[in-house]
Amino acid sequence: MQHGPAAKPARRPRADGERNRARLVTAAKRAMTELGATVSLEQVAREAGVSIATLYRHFPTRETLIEAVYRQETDSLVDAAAQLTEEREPIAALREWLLLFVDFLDTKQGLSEVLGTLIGGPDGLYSDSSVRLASAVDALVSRATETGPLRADIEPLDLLRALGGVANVSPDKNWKRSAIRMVDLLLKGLQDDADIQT
Amino acid sequence: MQHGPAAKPARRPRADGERNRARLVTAAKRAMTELGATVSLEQVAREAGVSIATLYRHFPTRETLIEAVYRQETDSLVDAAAQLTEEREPIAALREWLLLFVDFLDTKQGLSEVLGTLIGGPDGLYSDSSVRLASAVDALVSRATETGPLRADIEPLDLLRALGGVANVSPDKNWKRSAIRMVDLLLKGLQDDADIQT
DNA sequence: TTGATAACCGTAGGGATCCTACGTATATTA
DNA sequence: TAATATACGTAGGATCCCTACGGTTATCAA
Repeated sequence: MQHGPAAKPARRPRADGERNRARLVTAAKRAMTELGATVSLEQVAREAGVSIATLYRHFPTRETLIEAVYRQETDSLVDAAAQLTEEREPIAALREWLLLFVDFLDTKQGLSEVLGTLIGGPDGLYSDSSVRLASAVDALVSRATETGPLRADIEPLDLLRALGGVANVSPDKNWKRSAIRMVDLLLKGLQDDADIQT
Repeated sequence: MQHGPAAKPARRPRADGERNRARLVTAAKRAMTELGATVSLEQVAREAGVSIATLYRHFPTRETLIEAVYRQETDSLVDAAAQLTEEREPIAALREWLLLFVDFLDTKQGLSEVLGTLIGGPDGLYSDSSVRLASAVDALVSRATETGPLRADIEPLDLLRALGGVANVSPDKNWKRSAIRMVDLLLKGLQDDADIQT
């Protein structure tokens, strides 16, 4: 409720703080892709050479840490969606973007917890990456359903969730083929070339 | 490696043991559907009015407990698969069974950990329910692809995984509509009415 | 019926993790 | 260089996982 002299001039953030933050993200990325997103936060702090309290100060919850770890990649996905929208036809754009999403899942080895954070449903909107990812796929799908012959009664996020389910298997398995086939299967299912019997 | 006088006569299991086992399963079922499959095992034991050691004696791992909890329902699913195979046409049988599977997920509120145990991939075959569920859906799909016009290049379990992904959202959401639409979308994608461009 | 014994049970505890409180140290600004 | 906002680490309570160990009870044989 402060209504004083506007906002403070805002001191420059301390260098050690930002350095430790970066170290934490790096360590968490390595640990999560190796051991899964349920890795002990204390272990992440240890590998970053930082105390556990510092980790909690920078990332109050596990979700905020996960989001920071995958922030760059989700940014790439969002950017790619915009670019594909400009350069490709609606359906092709959607298809290629879904394949990019599969690639993204591939580097994560299909970590279900990551998915839960990123596309875990409408309640998961607390996450910033979540909303941006959702609006990106929303735009792609709605464009495809407007101009192209696609059904419109599918929740766009469900496409991502379905792919996430396929990816949610044990590591070092070649699930990627399955995921790619699933992309085409979903797209083919979306083609509204005839009316669907309920 | 015992090659002695064959097998022991096998004393009848103690009544208190079986009673406690049943109590544990009941408590676990309630706790898991309410709080998720990651619920504390100590809490399950408390709610069952039993010590934690007793829980571990009956169920050495969390997976064995989960399997016991959902044993009955997976049995029902397997039985239904056999029955639908007899009474329905291939594709209709597959579709109805998938809808039953959606119902099954619905009662679990889409617990991702449960799915991980039941359809968590080829490495998850240590679970008994897993193999039986997998062979059931395998049979349904292969029958549909043999007699009906369905593509055969989809791993049957991936259908379940896709549905599981859709179900993997936060509780008390009406995701069931999405899941049902996903069933039809998958089936429509499977219809091999034309060749697919790679 | 009664004793023997296999099977079951709970208490106790080490190790690990989550998360917070609190006093100290350091980088930035004046 | 002095002042202070900011960040840091140690310490610790609470919880959970899982195992070891000795007491207790239900089953079976005599």
